[in-house]
Amino acid sequence: MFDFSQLRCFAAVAEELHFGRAAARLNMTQPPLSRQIQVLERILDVQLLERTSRSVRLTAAGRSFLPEAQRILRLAESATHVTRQVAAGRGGILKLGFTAASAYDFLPRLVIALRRALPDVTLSLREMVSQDQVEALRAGSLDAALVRPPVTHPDLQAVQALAEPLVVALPAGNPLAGRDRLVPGDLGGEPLIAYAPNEARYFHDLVLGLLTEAGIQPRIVQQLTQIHAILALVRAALGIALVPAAAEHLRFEGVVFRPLALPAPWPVELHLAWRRGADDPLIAQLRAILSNLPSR
Amino acid sequence: MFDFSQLRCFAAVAEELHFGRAAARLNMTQPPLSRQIQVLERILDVQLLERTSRSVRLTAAGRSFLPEAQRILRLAESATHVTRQVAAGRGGILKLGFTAASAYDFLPRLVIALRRALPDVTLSLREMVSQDQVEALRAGSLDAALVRPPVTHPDLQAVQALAEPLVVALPAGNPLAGRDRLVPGDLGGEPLIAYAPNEARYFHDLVLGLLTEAGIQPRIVQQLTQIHAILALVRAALGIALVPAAAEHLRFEGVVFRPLALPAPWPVELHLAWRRGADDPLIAQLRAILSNLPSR
DNA sequence: CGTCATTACGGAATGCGTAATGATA
DNA sequence: TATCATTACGCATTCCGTAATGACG
Repeated sequence: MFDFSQLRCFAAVAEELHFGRAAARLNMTQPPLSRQIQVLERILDVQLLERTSRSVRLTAAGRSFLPEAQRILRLAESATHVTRQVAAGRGGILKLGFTAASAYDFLPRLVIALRRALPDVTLSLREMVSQDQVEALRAGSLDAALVRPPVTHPDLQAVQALAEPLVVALPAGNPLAGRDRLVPGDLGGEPLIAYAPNEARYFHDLVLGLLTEAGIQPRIVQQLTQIHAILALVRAALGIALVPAAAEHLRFEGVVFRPLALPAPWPVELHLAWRRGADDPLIAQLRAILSNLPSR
Repeated sequence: MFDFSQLRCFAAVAEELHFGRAAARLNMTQPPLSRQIQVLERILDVQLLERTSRSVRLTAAGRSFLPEAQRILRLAESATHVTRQVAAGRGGILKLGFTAASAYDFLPRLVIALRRALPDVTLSLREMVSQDQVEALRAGSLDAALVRPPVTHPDLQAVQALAEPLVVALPAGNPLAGRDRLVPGDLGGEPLIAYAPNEARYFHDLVLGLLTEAGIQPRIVQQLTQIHAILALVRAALGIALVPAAAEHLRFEGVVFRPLALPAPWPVELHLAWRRGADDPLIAQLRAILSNLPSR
């Protein structure tokens, strides 16, 4: 098999059609260049150049080999570059999972920051519920995941990516909508649109936990999974709901949001998870970007 | 820059994930293999493999480099093969020009023979009049050309590819159609559909030359370039025409063809032309195929 | 005789294999 | 202690540059 150096020699001679100039371009003297070409021709068992002492011309085979040689050389260059980029966490593909609710505010900010910091990284985004993301991480179909805590699987590792307040979503006509700030006690008599215990387990447990902690036995009139569906029912004045502050980005007409004073003021957490011990430098870059992300 | 041997080493180790097996596959011992991988990693300045004395794993960079390495190796193999094929005249692209009339019978036979003999040669066919083909040959936009003689340009070289008879095309109702065989003298009184002197110079000169030689002053009722147009007028009984025998392949209803006895019984010649001194082995192959082509 | 490709030759570097070492379960 | 990767070392080969040769106008 021939050698990159032989390809470079051949390409130079084929482009210059002159051994002297080609040798100069390659920072070498003519004799080794001559020999490299001869060796290449012997390896291929093909005459690539026709030379007299006055002129150098490509044979048909040489004309066909030149673009191949150039392509191989380009490919080798680019492979080097790409691999270095990947090693630095500045290239490659990042398969990132996210939960539906994180798409309202956090995910777009993260994506923008990622594109700015790592323009050569290809982002592959998939919305999945947290539990599926954990599975996908382990199976390798995700590299990183934005999930609800806790992430307990021993194969995985996670850090908090975001914490945000819970707010009360009220129909515009509700008397509580006139108040600036609410406390759990204010919600006692109100019918509650709540999260489904299976599909939205995290929010379900979080909301009910906080309310019972505050001594309130909520009257649940409906259980849903998706925030926009919950807000639609709030707008229809079927009840109130506790939703993450990011839901305000949905700008649902007829629904007003009021802060809720809680002992833990940022109870809604989103974590970034990845395979434990994965040396993927993209994960390191992602974590770095995450920690520099302005919280709002 | 790295080396093909290093790529092969890396690919083997990356595929086997075991230095011992990889070394065996490469017909070498582990130590040089280890060093080649190390050298590759130093050249790239990237860690491609994570190895303990018990296990070998790819890093993210290694995962990204593996397909590149494989691609480069494949490309090098195929470049070798393709170039050898081209050198043997068994590969590459043959840009072949032809005249319209040669497409009726001769060209298809040639193309079939070419495909059979040189399946890896890509044929690029272009219909052009002879004079344009000569120009295209010299400009390099054709490699070979099927043209009408004579080919006089000093840059070009040609051999006869085909000679065929002239036949008389007659409207089915013409009394001459009842005869088996005609001689030029039979055509004396007939109106003649002739070739245009500019666009179809070869046939124009050939036909008129033969008739005047036979002492006939033809009555030309129309001058056309394309054979199928000439035959259409013959069918309309506007006159008779002298056309190459290949025109019988057009199977024009209402037109009958009769042999014409001439002093030179194969007066219609087609020549194969190419650049003089072109060492293109495809031309040699083409000439060889041509000389083995059955005449009918 | 000048230009340009090729051959001849000597010294440096590279790369293999064998043998020894080191790390890990 | 067995396995497997790495380091140490000696030998053969490869490859460069300088010098000499050969072909062509």
